[in-house]
Amino acid sequence: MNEAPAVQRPGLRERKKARTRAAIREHALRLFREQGYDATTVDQIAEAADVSPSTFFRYFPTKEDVVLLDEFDILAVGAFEAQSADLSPVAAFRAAARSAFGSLGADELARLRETAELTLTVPEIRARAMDEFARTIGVIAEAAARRSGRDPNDFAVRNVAGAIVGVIMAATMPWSDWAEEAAGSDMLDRIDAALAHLEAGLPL
Amino acid sequence: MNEAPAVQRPGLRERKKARTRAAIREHALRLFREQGYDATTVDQIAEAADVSPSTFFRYFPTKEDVVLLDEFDILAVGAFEAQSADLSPVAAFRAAARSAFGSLGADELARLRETAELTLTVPEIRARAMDEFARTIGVIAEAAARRSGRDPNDFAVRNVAGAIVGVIMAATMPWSDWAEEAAGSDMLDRIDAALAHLEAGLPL
DNA sequence: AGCTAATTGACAGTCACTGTCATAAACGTC
DNA sequence: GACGTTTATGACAGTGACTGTCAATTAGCT
Repeated sequence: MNEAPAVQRPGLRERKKARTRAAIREHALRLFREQGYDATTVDQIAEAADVSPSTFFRYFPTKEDVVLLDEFDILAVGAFEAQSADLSPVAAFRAAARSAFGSLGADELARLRETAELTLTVPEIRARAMDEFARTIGVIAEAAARRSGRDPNDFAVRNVAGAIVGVIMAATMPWSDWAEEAAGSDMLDRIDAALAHLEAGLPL
Repeated sequence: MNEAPAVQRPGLRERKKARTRAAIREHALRLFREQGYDATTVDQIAEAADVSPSTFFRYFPTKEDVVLLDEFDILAVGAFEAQSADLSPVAAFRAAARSAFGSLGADELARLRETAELTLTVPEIRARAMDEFARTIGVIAEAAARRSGRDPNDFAVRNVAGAIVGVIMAATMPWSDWAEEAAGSDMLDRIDAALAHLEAGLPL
């Protein structure tokens, strides 16, 4: 499937694909913003993006996946493994998160916030995002295992990863009246504070 | 599985309702076991339980909700608040979980395991369960706040709750080759070990 | 027995999602 | 430029979860 093309080729086909994908996502997010998630049908998105409904599902397996395109954990994991080995896993992850967030451009940050908003708001997407969180535990555990030279299936390693994801969940989830307060403070700052708190041993 | 049996009124109507509900859930779980979750349609469940498909949705808003009937966290929260106040939140929750699990009968434990199995196996249900986990964070946070006399919206309180849920997730989620090993060891023991590890400060 | 409110079933409809098949565009090759 | 191959696409039909409405039955109360 690869190898054949020259080392560097934008590829006309892939450029069209990327453009189609971007168009679908863009119009979808716009429609979600304008009419709400549930009120927007896949057919509407397809029509707005000027593709057939079939094509929509070729680019995104489900309607929710238009929103759930994190790719961010990969970024974080890379930074995670780059941290010095004498840091505790939680401290290393915290530093990695700061670094990864810092490397994002303003537009990427904006999109991240918009998708995060939808992720936390729409129950359907939120549920799926949790599943992604579970997957993220595995990714973090693997990285932590590589960093410490332990087995990726080691119970303690997975437990640390679970705790990390857990406090991130707690820091990003909207709560009753907390929601407005959360909108004020910065999500990334809250994540950092949560990791710091975990790092300190969760003192009350 | 005793509702409010004889406060003053069993209520013939409510007894029928409870029986219908139980019949639907029972047949649904059996069919899931026999044919798998996806291969089982709501119509099949309805027919097996001898009700109309409409009635199914009157008892369970979604197909997934047949499985997702935890009610357990309520039990745990009760035990949680009963723990002595000098224990750390994590230690108190751990003791509460042990106590709550211990109070379950053999049949309740069996159903708990069966639903847990489905919850961890079927992606659709697993995602929803994660949403339940998020809700559980809130419940635990409220209980912890009451126990320590703090604000339920306190950041640290919520963070502790998040960490607890996180390690429970890590301990119960099936991973690649871990799955078989997990099937061997006891889920409740793993949860207890995870809480102990968190209580000890997540040493690697 | 008679009245009221709840429970139910039948029915039609929406929408996410899947599969198949034919067309057309893009790629590599001569 | 003509050729086969691969790939993206659209039209279409179908499944199944879920929603709404309406009429018939049934429990509950007087």
